[in-house]
Amino acid sequence: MARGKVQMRRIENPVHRQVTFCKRRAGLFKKAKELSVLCDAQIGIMIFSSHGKLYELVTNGSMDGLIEKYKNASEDAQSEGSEANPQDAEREAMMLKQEINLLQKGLRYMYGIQTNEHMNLDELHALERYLEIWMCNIRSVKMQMMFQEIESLKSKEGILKAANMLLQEKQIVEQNGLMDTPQMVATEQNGHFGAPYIADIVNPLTVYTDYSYSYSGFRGSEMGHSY
Amino acid sequence: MARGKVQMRRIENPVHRQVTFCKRRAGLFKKAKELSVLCDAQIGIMIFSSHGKLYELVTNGSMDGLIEKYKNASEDAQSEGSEANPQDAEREAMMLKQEINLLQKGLRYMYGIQTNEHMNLDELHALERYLEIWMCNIRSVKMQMMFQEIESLKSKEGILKAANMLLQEKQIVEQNGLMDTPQMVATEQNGHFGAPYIADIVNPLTVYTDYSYSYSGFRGSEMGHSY
DNA sequence: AACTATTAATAATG
DNA sequence: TCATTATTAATAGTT
Repeated sequence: MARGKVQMRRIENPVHRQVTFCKRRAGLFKKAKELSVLCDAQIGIMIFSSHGKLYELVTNGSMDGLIEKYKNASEDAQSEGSEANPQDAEREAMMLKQEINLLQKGLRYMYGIQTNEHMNLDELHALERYLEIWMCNIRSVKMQMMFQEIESLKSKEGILKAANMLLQEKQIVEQNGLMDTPQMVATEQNGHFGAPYIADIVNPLTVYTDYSYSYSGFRGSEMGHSY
Repeated sequence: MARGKVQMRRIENPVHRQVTFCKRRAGLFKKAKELSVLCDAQIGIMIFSSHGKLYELVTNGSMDGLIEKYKNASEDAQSEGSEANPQDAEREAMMLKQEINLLQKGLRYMYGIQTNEHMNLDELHALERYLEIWMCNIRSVKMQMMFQEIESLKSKEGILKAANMLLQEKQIVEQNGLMDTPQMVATEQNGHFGAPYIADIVNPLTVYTDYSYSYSGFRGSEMGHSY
């Protein structure tokens, strides 16, 4: 709605993004207030900016009150759905919700020990299993990425070697009578490919032996990497 | 914004009000999604209609998670002046925020494959390490809890045995001439420290089998629980 | 922060 | 409830 259509993706320019954030946030709050007045609804909005700053709006009451109301309402909705339609999709969704709740609780537990909530043995047990599976998936993805990286390096190496050969031939043919001049031999094929971060990961193939997680209870060697 | 200006007061005609509620609610949610995408913000909206029906929208995560985040944020805002070491605390907070962001990204990555965001090798690497550390902590906590459980059971066993002995003595002394009555021997100390829902959560494995990262070498049986 | 040319939302209508 | 359209409202780019 202004001087050209806008693409629905993250605005990369930070200044521009910040300005848009302010404008549209104001617009959203205005719309919410209007909706509340026109239709006699109670509305709460929480916005966390990308920097983690909180902006909130509540119509008719306090946010805490609204959250309380929300919790009751969503509880009701949950139980209502499960008793009426014991169908697969819903049960699946319930399970996923449970799983996510467990992870969230684990996150809170991990970072905010100050919370008074506690996890029991079963919850910890389940959480542990999630983490193991999660880790395995991550390792698998990492592995794939590294394979790609290696393939890319290999093909690059091949190209460089071929180029090198050509250059050497040229030198021999064209400059037969000269003293041995320094040859432009590309010997650095292995170094420094593509993204800088590869440097941090010293050597793709040894990354995992390199992993010295110095805790005793975890037997990393048993979580085999499969290549 | 259509066929005549609208007065900013409650719409009296119920049908009209309901229609406007639907339209504007949809509009509000759309705007919120746009804001979230364009400016990389996390947004939660709760709307209670005049009839008490709940409509909600969350971008990037769950409402529960957002509410948790909100509570923390508003707590922080309350006790803003009380920090003794603003520098250390801030750096600490930054680090924690980064870590949480990484985990959140990982969670989104895990559950919402449809998102176009991707994690690079370093992020995956870091996430993996978090998970390992996390798992270790969990295992340690589990261990403690189980020790406690065992201690508790042992002492319980002792008490019950003592009680049992007393009862037996009593029987022998007081009811010398009677037949052997059933003794109250407590033999069930070891059973059941498992909550019921563990059965439901067994399904996590199916969540991830969906993830067909066609690697073959994951030997799940080797990821033993370390106790 | 203000200003507009545009687009987007939507009130009324079918 | 769904589609269309005449208008108003929001806002992207600019100053």
